[in-house]
Amino acid sequence: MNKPADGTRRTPLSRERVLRAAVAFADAEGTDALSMRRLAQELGVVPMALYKHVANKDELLDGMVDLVVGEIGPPGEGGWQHVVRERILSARRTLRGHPWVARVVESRPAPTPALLGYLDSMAGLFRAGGFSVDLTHHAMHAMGSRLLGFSQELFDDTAAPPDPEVLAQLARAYPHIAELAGSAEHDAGSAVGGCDDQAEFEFALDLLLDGLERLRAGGRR
Amino acid sequence: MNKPADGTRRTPLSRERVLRAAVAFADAEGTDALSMRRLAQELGVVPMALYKHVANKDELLDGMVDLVVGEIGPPGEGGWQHVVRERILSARRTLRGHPWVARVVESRPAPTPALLGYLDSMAGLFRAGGFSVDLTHHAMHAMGSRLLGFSQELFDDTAAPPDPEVLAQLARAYPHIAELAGSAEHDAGSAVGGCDDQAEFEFALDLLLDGLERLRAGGRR
DNA sequence: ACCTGAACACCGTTCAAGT
DNA sequence: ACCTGAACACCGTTCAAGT
Repeated sequence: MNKPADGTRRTPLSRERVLRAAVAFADAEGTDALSMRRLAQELGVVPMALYKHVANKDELLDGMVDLVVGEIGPPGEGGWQHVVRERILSARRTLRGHPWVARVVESRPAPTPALLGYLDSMAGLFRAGGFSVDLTHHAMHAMGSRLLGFSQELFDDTAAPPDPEVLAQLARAYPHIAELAGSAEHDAGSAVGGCDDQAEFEFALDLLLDGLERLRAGGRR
Repeated sequence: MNKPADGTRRTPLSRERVLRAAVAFADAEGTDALSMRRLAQELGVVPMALYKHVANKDELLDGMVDLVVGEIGPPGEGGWQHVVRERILSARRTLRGHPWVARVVESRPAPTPALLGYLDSMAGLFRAGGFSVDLTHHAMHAMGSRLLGFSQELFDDTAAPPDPEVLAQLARAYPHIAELAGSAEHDAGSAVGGCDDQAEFEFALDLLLDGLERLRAGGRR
């Protein structure tokens, strides 16, 4: 299995190659479909061969997160609010093609090195911008997973809406939500029911950053 | 298996009983440990018996969420900001004993009826408080999963800190995070490294609600 | 008609046997 | 010493056989 029919050796496995293949697989098929066995198959390798490069599946997931988070670029220059805002939007762009990262990060008990590095850098941006240690602490918690550009929605509303009859029934049962779904903002996004995720993300982001700037300027400890 | 040794019939299975047992099991052992087979065993029943009350595991999870979310009390009375704030804190208290709800809700593609009802009610509170349809829409997205009282942290920092040597090494690698971990706010919570989750949640909540009130008062469409 | 044991197609991971 | 096939202890769910 290690030697293809033509006799040439396959490119040997490495931790890097395993992680890259896992990321590509998760991008294409989602993390639910990702199993050690499927991944091994994808790499043309016996399942047990993976265990020489990752201790177990949890370490595989950590490695995948670390790989992707490590690709987020460094911060730019300017006032703290501009720099923080742009860095977060940059992280969001980096993670855009890897929608599984949010769920995996939030399901892991401890942060990976790349994630710690990113968070440390973000905390440094607040401090450099004149935030006290305590306010920086509050700011980091208040931003939470939004620091990585996660939307923090309660559910994935990108799914196709059900047929009109069911929709009408839902509108009757949940009038206020129906009212929101019918608003102009929604139609701008895509089909009925779809929202402009990016606009909503930036709205919430600015709400938080503006609030934090007010506290900073007010000299809150 | 349906008849115990003493010949008395077991209390018959019902959807309600299945869901309550599943919630209790998840509370005690977590959703990772929850399987159809383990749950059946817990109920003294053959695995297939569950499938008469729930179509599959996804429907079981939806039912569990619905059961718990349905226990959130109705809103109180007063100004919009007070009512919204108290309702969210009430939801947070209700979900406090069911830490698995956050992950399950966010992993399901569609909201359950009880969740839709709760969200509809929350949207109604904004509208009644003088929010335009569009601002209500933005507000709902900006709050996101915080509407249910979820902390939205990037990882679970309640885990025990590692030994002092590793900690010192981490502090050197991530100086800004070390600075935050050493702040007085942290020590107030619990042991070193632990935070006062509730205080941080309320800080972020008020940051958002104050920002929204400013927009509402400013007459933003 | 109802119930359920066995079976199917999977998992992550261990371990001993083979080279 | 290295590699790996078989095995172990699980999954969710189907299905046919038994009552």
